[in-house]
Amino acid sequence: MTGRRTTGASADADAGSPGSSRPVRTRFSPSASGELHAGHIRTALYAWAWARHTGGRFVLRIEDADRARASEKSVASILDDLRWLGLDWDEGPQVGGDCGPYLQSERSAIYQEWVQRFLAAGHAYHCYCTHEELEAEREAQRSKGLPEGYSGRCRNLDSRDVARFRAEGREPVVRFRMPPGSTTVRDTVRGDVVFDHATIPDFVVMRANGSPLYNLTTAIDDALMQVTHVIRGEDLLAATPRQLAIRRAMGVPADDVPIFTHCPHILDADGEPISGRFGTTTVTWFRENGFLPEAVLNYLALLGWSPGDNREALDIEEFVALFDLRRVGATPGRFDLKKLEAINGEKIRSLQPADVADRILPHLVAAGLVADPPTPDEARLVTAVAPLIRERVRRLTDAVDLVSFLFVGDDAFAVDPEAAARILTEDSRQVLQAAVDALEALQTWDHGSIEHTLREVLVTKLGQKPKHAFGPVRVAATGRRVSPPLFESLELLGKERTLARIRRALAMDVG
RNA sequence: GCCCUCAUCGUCUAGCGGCCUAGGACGCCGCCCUUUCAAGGCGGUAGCACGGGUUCGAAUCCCGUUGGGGGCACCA
Repeated sequence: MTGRRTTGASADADAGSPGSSRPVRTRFSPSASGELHAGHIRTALYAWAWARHTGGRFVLRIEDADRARASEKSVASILDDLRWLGLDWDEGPQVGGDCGPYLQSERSAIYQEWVQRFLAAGHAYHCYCTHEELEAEREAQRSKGLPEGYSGRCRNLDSRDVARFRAEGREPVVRFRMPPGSTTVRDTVRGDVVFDHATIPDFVVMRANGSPLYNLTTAIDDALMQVTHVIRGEDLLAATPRQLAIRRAMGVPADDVPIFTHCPHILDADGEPISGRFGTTTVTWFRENGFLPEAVLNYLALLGWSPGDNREALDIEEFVALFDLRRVGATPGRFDLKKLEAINGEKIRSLQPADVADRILPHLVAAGLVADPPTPDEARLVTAVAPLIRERVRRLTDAVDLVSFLFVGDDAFAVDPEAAARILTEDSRQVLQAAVDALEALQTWDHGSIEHTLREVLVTKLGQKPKHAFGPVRVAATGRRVSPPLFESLELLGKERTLARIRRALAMDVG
């Protein structure tokens, strides 16, 4: 096997072969604030796929240690979203596991205990600086063109200083004492990245009120949960040396370090990093706008990774088989809705018709076309129309406009004015009248008979080109210039409704 | 400002020193098929950011420039 990178961060090395025989454990650890968006989905997918590819385990951990930001609702939606995507976890909320609990909000005692140990061992210390003092410090550094960061002035306080601060009523935070030296992060995307600790100030790991901060919780949890591969956004690359420093302070052997994969961010169409804030690219948005989870996954899999050959249409099993962390690219990718839609259309076309019906149904319900639950008649129509539209939709929601003519009541049915102006002209009256007469006499109402009759009468006898023969009928019966195949549509509409609609069109004041 | 990092068609990518006159996909354009729209088939458009090296040979290696992204919190 040819390694893409030679810099040492070999994903496979820890996937089973030399050195470590530890089983692969990946994790997805979203914060319980806000919704999952494309960036989350992709890192979750990669982490999940790597675990599946290697026969390892995929751990879900919820980062909700910050009570002020986290919400139960958010936790529920994360679990929901992952389920919808089909990314199942082997350990985590609702499924348990040996390394739980998997909600950070339930792990306070663990964090407290480690902080006490760090304090006792000198890996951490109390800092009494106020926000104002720290801000002033940063301001001074800024004005001198120095790198900003905590100076470390509470590193070596004596008991007199402490007594004085306490007397002033100050409550200390806990800072981690960044040791001298440097850290090399082994990253499958960047290779080995070296960070000089001189550029990393001592950082706060616990607030005065005892609430633990991100770097602390993540480092402790990744160590305790025996995570072997950390796959996350590149914004966390710079935080990695801190987390590794904490890991070492915990006494984890220096050679027991996870392999990192810091995925570049996903950019929106304007080239700006996406966030859940604008709503598009969130799981909810994908779901509500007619995207299949398998399409979202396939598209996102390709955004920043490729199998190396020219294959793109992958089902999830193929992706798992092909996926390799070392082939995750380093360049930020733009989110391309057109490409997603193309893949989505492809996935829809590969579905069984019955499956298409099941998947479009919720969208028809949401559009108010179909009752919830659908009547037997509606269910029959949805099933019957599904194969007709399967090749015509890029999103499931496209089905709404395509099939609405079958479900709207007679009172609500209306011919699109633009279509009427273009197609239902004075010239088309003859066509429509002939169609009504012929269809009325038709005994057998199926698309074959309908087609045969209309061809006979409109094309052969009237001498119309097919386009001009069927166009007016289509507009009259469906109300639109674009519809599913005409004869099948008329069959589903039924003789009575078809005739009524054409007569209604004839009565329209056109011209 | 300081630290880290990235750079192939409009977009996602293949490319690992000669298979590159740079391949594929989406998009876009044209043609075919055709009852509309799709789907399908065929064809086309378009790219190695720039400047220096190294080398017989560079999209591939090195340096610099430019441009982008990330980080420098009692957020994650």
